[in-house]
Amino acid sequence: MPPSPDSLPDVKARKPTLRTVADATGFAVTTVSRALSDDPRIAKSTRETVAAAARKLGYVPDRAARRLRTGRTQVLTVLLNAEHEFLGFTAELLNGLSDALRGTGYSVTIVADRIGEDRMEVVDTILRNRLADALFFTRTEAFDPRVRLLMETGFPFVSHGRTEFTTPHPWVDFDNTAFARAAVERLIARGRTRLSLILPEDRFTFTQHLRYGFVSACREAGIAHEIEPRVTLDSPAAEIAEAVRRRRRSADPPDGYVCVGEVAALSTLSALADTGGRPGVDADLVAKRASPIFDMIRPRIDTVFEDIRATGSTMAELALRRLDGEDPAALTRLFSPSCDWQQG
Amino acid sequence: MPPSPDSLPDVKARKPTLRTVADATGFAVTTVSRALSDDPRIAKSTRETVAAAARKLGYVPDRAARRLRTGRTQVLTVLLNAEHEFLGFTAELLNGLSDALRGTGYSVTIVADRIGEDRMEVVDTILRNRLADALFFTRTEAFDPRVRLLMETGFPFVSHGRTEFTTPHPWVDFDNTAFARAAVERLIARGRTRLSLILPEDRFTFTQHLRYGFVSACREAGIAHEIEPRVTLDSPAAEIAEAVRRRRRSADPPDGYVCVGEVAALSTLSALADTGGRPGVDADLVAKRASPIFDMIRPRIDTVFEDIRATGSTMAELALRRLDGEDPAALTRLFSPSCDWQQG
DNA sequence: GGGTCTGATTAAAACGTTACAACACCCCCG
DNA sequence: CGGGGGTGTTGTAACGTTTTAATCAGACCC
Repeated sequence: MPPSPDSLPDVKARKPTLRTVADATGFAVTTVSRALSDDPRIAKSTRETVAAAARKLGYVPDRAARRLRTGRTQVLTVLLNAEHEFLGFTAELLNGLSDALRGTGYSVTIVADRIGEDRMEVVDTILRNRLADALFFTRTEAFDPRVRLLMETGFPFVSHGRTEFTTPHPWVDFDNTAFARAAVERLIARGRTRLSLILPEDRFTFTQHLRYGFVSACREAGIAHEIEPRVTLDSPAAEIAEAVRRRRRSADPPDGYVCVGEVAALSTLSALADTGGRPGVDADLVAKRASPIFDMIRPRIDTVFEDIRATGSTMAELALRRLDGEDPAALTRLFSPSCDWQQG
Repeated sequence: MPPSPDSLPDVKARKPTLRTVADATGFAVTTVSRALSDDPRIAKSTRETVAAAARKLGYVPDRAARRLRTGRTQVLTVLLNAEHEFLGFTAELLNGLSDALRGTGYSVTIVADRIGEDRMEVVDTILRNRLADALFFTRTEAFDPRVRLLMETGFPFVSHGRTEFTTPHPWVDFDNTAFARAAVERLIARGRTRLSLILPEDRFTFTQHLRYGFVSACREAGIAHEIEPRVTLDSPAAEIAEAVRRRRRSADPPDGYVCVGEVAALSTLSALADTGGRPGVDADLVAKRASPIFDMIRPRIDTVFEDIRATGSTMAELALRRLDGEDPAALTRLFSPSCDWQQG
């Protein structure tokens, strides 16, 4: 039977509270509370009785009440970038996070992290108003002001990407130096002699890692290389394509491209096509990917996989351990690239 | 000065509460509470004094306390699909939602909605434990059990996609019938004579809309058409590609493909390439897209844009109006396709 | 001068939980 | 027999709101 259109949720059977369980078992509310949190001060037998009754009654603690009392929110918040170098980044990261958090009682909230605006403001409100127990964010900077503030206030967080602060903090990262080196080696192995790279903005830590891997691998091999000066990884796809086209039409164009992400790779491929270049013939690409999209691109190109879903799960796991009081210095995880070279 | 590694957040200056504002203004807590909610029972002058003091002190109401007292959570929850036909679906939708919700005091939480498992269970826990004030979800079915349950209990929600229930409810949808018709017309205009379509699973409402638009447009034009029987839109990309390849190698293969999403379109393109077909020459595609990815695919193909970010904002807006008590029957919005045909 | 009415404010209770301090009770020791 | 130390349990008070019912000062009326 459909409800009247504007009715609010019914208050069917009243939700069971500690009180309900206490009345059912004959113990006091305090005892029930302690029993359910497995407090050793409560007799083993009592704990079992209470647990059984709670299960039978379908008791589940009220988040608001607990939060009001303890100050802990049971909420973990992700600062969400509008754009990313990977197409499915957000979906993968969030799925990874919620996989790892399922059944823990923590919930994930998202808050938009517009790059144009002050990145600190949103962190600030979360801290001031105690809106979460921990924070996750990506695109970490070498001396990220968010990290600085969070460390100063002792607020738990896990960053995607390292920093250069001396105080340790939890992070999860991908070995972008290893990726860049592997990409360079692969392109050299395919006979390429002039390599090109489009970097993210300088302030991000992973920019430095990428640059180091790319430049040092090229130098060691004594091979010509260049970093595209006109655009960054976050430039609009059309601008990236335009920059690559321009360079293709000038003297000594590159014949090997290291692409840090799907958007850059597709833009480069389109620029190649627009200037009459054939991938695999006139130039080669190695792209970092996070989705299966390159399985569908012809001709197939060499890729290196960054597992964003695993990144998400790991970030969640580290956050939980941080909230459990573990030493932050131990809560780090570096993912290695897994290469996927095409034959021939 | 860095804190000891395992310290929890400092309790610096205590957060201002109603009490703080009351003491500062000389009014009682109740008065302050009422004044801040602009209760007409409070004198205008008092309201102004209190508002000024609250602003100066940086008072912001405690979510947990308010939630405990009122039962309203100030939380809107999105049921998140792991996969989607669009690459950037999740990111776009969430950004749209949080755009529209910024400054409203509502926060967005996400919860994974694994297709393999019981879709109802997660809704059930949200209802039972009052974990949110409203729900958003996608991939709506014709007689979606979630919609049924939510309508029965009067719980606010906005679905992405319509249903066939007679009781009205808030929804946002894309006109997939119009999309399919437009795609068919476009392919016919390019001289194609045998059209093919890959549909989502039957249970989704939009499957019926797509089928109707496709079939009726083809019939009206008296043109040969088929619906790929072996795979659905949600089949793994590799299977979709394999199905298209198989069909390409059999008798009378299609020369026009209507692709309901980026994954299907790229899979079809790859299958075309693998079987020696050239898009634009041996066959044409019209793809529904939500990201700029097709700007980078060569040769360029015809696309129809579904604005997922606007979908997200609209869903949020409708939810707020629903929570405001507006008539659900009025809270619907159908987005029209915007076609983007290539020249020639 | 007593009664009713209106407008503005307030005290007290409640939401469901956890922390603190206290309380019984029993056993054992001097 | 008085006291010390467990062990297990409990009443009370808070956390910061909103709601219900009450209070209070005037004003107005007869």
